[in-house]
Amino acid sequence: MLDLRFIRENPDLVRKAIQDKGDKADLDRLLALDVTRREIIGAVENARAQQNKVTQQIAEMKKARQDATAVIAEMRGLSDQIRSLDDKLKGVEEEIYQIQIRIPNIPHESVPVGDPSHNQVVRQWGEIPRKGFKPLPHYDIADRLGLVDFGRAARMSGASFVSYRGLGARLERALINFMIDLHVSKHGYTEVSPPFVTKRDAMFGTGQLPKLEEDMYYIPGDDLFLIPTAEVPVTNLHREEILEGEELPLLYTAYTPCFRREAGTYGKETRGMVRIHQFDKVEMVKFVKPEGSYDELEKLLANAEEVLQLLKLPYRILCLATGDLSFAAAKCYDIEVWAEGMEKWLEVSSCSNFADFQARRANIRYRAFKGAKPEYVHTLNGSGLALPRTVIAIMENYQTAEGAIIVPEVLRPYMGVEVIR
RNA sequence: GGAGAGGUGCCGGAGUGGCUGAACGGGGCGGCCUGCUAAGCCGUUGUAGGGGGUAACCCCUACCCAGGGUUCGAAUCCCUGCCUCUCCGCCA
Repeated sequence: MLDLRFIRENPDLVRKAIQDKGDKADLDRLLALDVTRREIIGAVENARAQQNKVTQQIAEMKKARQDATAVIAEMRGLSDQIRSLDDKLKGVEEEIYQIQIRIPNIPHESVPVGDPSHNQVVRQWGEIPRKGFKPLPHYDIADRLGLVDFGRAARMSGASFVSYRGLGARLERALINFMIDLHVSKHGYTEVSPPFVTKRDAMFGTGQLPKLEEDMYYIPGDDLFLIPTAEVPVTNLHREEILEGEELPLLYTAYTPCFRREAGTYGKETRGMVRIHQFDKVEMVKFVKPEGSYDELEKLLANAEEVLQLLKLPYRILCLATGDLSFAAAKCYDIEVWAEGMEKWLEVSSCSNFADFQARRANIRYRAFKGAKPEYVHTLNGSGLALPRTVIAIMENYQTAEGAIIVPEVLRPYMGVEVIR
């Protein structure tokens, strides 16, 4: 969320951001309402000042045992007037708020402007393997080796759910442990294991609500949402808090399942497990001081890249254009891994800097030094990594002509085997 | 799920309708003093919104978990929600 005063003082900047992101928040309406708002505030506060003065008089009259009924009767009119002004103000502020919370974050100046075709490939790592045979897509390999059960999962939960099995399940677990261990012991993150459901407030804080309500699983009886990413519970760890400057940056990593309804995406990549309703992910979340947040983004990206480097999976980095940036992000890099069987780049990570956008929504602040005025922190997060597509890449890139899968070296201690056959 | 208690400033903790933006204590900050010294004394110490001033700053309004209500007037009374604690039940 952007600050109202900032919007008022930088309307052109905000308008450009809305345009560049392909959003359609009604900025002009907001600016007009803002003027009205301040007019009403002037009136209502004058009336209140008057009311306070007379109230004081009544108290004094009562103390002096004087009759105050006439004054009290007069005050009734003023009280009604205040009430009606208040109602009007509330209406205006509510409308302002509804627009304000739908205004997207402003892209950083380094972000390419335009639709997704303007996404920039920043770099590529690793060689795309050229096998001497026709590589199979992961669903065929997984099916043949009994690693993933598509049919039974669909029977109990519906389409686009999967159930891992045997060494498939083990591979999933191995990857989670490998990633968390890496981020904790080498990159300095603290492991957390947060709730997998959260309240509306938390979803609002990270920007999932109000725009993405349709994309989330919802539990009406308890007004809870299943998390679509660990970003939500982990970022909300510090909601409504004032952190100390010296404890920043705070780095967290968490494994959670992620639940996404993927409403409206049926027909897209439905085969296999490129897009499923429940998937595992290891996430990294940072709370940092504003001045260093873009450096922190580069480090975050490097931390995610290292997972793929250690797994020896080729990937490329995209700097997303404004039109592809999410609502809350100021800048975002996507990491896409090469999947040899599908012959496709698959997104396995998004590393974003949200600047103070989430912090303002979730009210996460810090004091630069003792006694300093609290300021909003900057929040960042990135997948490190999403599991199913990483699994896909391993299955497809490490497959042999005989239909087996070589286990990447770094995973062997976690897997206990060198080859899945 | 049932029964009860409670949510006040940086912290502890008063306050049951007007004199309370909030006693008292602690902490922080500033100053003073000082051979009883990890002591004493004095002062100060929230946030947001609106308006005014070149500015240091000043004025007004709001905020005692949140949202409603009663009232001329609410931290104080009523309702709802959220959260915490205790006991019982159930349970991985």
